[in-house]
Amino acid sequence: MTPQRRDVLGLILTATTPVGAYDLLEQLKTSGRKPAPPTVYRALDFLLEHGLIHRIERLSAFVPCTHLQHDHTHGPVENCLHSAQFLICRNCGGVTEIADAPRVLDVLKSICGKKNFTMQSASVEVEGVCEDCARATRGQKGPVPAPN
Amino acid sequence: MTPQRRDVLGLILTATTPVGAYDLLEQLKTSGRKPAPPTVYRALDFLLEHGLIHRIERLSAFVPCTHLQHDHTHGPVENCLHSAQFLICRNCGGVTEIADAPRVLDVLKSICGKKNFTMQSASVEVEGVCEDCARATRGQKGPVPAPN
DNA sequence: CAATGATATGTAATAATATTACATTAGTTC
DNA sequence: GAACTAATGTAATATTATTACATATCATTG
Repeated sequence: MTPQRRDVLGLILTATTPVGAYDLLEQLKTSGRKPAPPTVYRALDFLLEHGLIHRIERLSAFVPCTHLQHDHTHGPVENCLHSAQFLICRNCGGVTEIADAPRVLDVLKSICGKKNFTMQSASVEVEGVCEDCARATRGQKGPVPAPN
Repeated sequence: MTPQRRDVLGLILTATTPVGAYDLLEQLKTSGRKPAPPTVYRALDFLLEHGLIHRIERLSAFVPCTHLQHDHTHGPVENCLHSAQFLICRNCGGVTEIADAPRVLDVLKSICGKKNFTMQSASVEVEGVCEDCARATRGQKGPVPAPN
């Protein structure tokens, strides 16, 4: 863990919503150094490999892992490494990592087992409207938009 | 459904692996017209909205929906619309849409219910090695790579 | 038929995200 | 200190996606 990587992790930890690589790049520029894209992507790769952050595929952006466990460097998929589940709010942009992920993973593992598919990583991303935003919106602009 | 859209759908249906937007663009060029990116993205948007194709987020590429049902234009999430589950093989690039998706969706729905999260769409992407590739590789280059 | 409006497409430019290739630096080990 | 490794710097470029505005197509209707 180097200063660069710590800085990137810090920025991701501080943010309230997922952060894009080029957002990070901008923010790093204000701190003396003059980083280029590879600098950021290398740091992100490192943090991803060590399970400290996750990439939200639908947003091309990054969030901290909120389910840090024992040893993230050697665990299989079951230990949350390279596998995560998220609720993404379209309204506020907030992302929640799902806590009872084992239930989801169990189903996926069973499916993969039947098909003899070797699972190496998995991502589950649910998009919709979070409780707070639904409440805040209710009665104002009408009901929460129906699934389209 | 216009000729443009039919062409794009045809190309995606024909391919054996997910197709990128710019691949489609190249292929369309060979057919008289001179399409630009918006042409392709518009066709893709239409096909996505009507549930005829899916986007694989991890690959920024598109596959046909293999679970076409009754009416794709008005169904909620449960009817596979805007919601899909995939097994992605890192070796051959093949993508399989999971058939017993209801089990996965049920778990997700239950989680969202508990959190009062309104689900509008969901994607599940499992990356690993498919049965055929695992068999083909076995004994040659050693065992299938362990989860990293 | 002309005017309208809705849908689809054409076109040019640009934005946003990500990677390649190669040079340099800083520690460690022998 | 030479050789090796890991990390970083730097420039250029590749890939994916969107914006803004112009044009066409076609059904409807006044």
